Amino acid sequence: MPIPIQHTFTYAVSEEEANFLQKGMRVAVSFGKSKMYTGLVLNIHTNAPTLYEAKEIHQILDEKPLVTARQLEHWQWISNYYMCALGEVYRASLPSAFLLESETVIFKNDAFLDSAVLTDDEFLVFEALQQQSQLTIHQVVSILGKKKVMPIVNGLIKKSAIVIKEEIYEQYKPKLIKYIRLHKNYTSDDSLGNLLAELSNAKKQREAVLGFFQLLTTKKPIKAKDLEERTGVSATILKSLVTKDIFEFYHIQTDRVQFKGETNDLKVLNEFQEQALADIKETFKEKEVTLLHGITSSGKTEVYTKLIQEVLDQGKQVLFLLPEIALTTQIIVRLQFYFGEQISVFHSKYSINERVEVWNNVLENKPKARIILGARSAVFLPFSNLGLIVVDEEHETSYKQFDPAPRYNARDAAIVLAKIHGAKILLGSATPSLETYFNAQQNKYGFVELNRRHGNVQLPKIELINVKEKFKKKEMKGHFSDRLLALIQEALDLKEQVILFQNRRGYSPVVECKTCGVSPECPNCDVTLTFHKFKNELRCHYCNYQRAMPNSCGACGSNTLDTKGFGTEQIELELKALFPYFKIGRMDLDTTRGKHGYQKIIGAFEAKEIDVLVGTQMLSKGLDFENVSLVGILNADTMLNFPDFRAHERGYDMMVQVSGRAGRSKKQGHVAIQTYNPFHQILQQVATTNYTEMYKEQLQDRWQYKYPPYYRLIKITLKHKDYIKVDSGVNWLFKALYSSFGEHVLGPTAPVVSRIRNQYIKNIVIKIPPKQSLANTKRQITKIKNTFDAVADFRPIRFIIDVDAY
DNA sequence: AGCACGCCGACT
DNA sequence: GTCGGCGTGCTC
Repeated sequence: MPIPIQHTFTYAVSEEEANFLQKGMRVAVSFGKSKMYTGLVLNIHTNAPTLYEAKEIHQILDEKPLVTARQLEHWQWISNYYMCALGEVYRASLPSAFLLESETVIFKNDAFLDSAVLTDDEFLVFEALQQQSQLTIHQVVSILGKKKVMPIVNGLIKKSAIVIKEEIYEQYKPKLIKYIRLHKNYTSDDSLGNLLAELSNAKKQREAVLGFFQLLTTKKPIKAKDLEERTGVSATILKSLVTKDIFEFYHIQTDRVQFKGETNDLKVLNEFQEQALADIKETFKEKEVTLLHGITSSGKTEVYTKLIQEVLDQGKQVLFLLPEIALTTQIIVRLQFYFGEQISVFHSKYSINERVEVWNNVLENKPKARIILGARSAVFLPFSNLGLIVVDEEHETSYKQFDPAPRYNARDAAIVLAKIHGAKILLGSATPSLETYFNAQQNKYGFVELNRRHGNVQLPKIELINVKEKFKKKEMKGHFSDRLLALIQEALDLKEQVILFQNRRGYSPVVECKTCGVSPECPNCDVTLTFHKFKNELRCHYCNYQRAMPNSCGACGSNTLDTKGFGTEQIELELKALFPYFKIGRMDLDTTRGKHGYQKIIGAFEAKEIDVLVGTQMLSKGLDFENVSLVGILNADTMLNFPDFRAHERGYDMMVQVSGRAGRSKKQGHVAIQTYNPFHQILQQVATTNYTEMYKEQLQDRWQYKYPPYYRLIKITLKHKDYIKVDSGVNWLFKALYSSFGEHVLGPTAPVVSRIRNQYIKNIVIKIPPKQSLANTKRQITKIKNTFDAVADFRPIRFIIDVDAY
């Protein structure tokens, strides 16, 4: 069942049904008192349960399995490894259109006449049914204006005024395209004359018919839309021709997403890429997994494409994973340039209908789904003969799902998936995650390097600017040092473009009262509200609470509220004042809302309609801009100073990735990094792009402080709206875990934001030493969790387990 | 998870 | 009195 329950459930089927059913088919089953769910067949057997009577299934929903045996094996692994229910994986995997749920629908009983026996509420519902043939429970709720509606509905049933039914709706609607053809009365040529004569005094209809014959000479199936466009005739005219039995409509099912355009031959690789390709193939002889460490702009994509082509030639499928936000960008276009319609894209901005189509195409191994380009959830697709998985930007944290279970890392899940399929997997990055690089160094993964930039463009020149000194010497204008401003001016004078980077973590324009120092806080969460100048309101980024910007301080009443801190918005305004003759653009979560918001800004920047683009880290993901010669990082320190063992690694990644945006064509680019501490080792390593040194140094820290890749981490989070409850729960839990794992249990700690949506949060982290069995540890944790849940007082506390919580 | 049932405090 | 809140138990 697609619900977070550990158990599976047994249903009864007839022999006939048993013969038809296969593992991986969906069945509609009643579950609990009234609900219907879409169950998935995991096993078919003849062991009738003894302790309860199995219910019969309601209906078989599929002709053939929708989920493959390999997928089930993969789900099982995810459920075990990430400690979640199989049902949660099931729910996350299937496009929601496949998961039908029932809704109770109420019908009136026509034989019922004696409305006098009804109570007032019952009568209201009954009366509504005179107007409308059926009502959902939801509608009844709004009719009666109260929450508890079932007693009334039950009363009506008892008085046999109504009947209820559980209805399931098929959510997926195939997209049909309307075509038009001549009615069979008019196929022969001689009747055409009659036809036109018949319509002699219907000018528009004549035009339509003539237009139809014109189109007929060029192509065979004629879309109704095309005919309307060609002749300028309206849909009504066509309809009246259909009613006259002159034309008829027919429909053909079609896919929503279709690639139109030319495909091109693969680019010829340069000698370094060629070498890398050969090396990868060599490592694949022995290893399942290979890491391709290629510096920014080294042309990893071209290497991928060659490899993909070879796998396609063997008739196998390819999965290409990308971080979510990189998917809306150029890489799709680039891959389609070569592979055209063999590519299907799969990610969260697609509608449920579009996802169903991709699913089906993959399942049926259709030619148009040979290559799947997708975000993390694409690892759940029903591949039948996967030959290769590419995980681009392997280090990206967005491969890890954090909130609803399954809390999986798509990169790791992909490695397991590849193993199940006997496929190879290539992890690519300019800044590999320490874990992956470590695995490569340990010879667990193959390792290939590509350290020459495309077209031999030099790596950008990286310059650290000491802001502390600049402040002292009064050489700062707002958030800009004189040096950075000079560089911007220089670039703009040469008609080159500039990217300025402001990390999200530093983004928190907080409002503060200058008199009493108090900042307005969110009533539901333990955070100060963020000021949004554009709408002049205060907003909470955790629960979406918002309110208008107050005029006076809520604490002391004085009207000395001031905005401090600096976000992209403020940077943008400062820039506009400093460079009034240039176009400044901004890209962050607020300006990229909507399906095409992102594309619009990128497009404008590519078209050089924007000279300076200010943005958050979303700017660093897989974007190539020819004309950018300068990249500025406004405050590097915010990237390094946050409490996470990966802060330094991530800071390095981010800065190197952003720097990679500079000078991607001919000229050497320039990167300016403003910082209070230019001697920070990470900044020095960024300045020299010395990944190995960063790796070695970080690895030492990881060993010393017992972090991955040496130690594994499992994080447990408790949530409840009563602080005392969470606190006593977490203390109990800590003791229990401590007695099992001793000093390797850390905590309990309150997270930075200790209350979200009125829920108090506490964390415990368990570190698992290299030699300790992961499976045993998890078993132990499960045991402790069960004991925890057995305590009545703790039961209402939400208990969240996150394996590899990083 | 989602739902029913049962118990309890807060209102017309 | 009833309405809605919340804890508890169960789902084949």
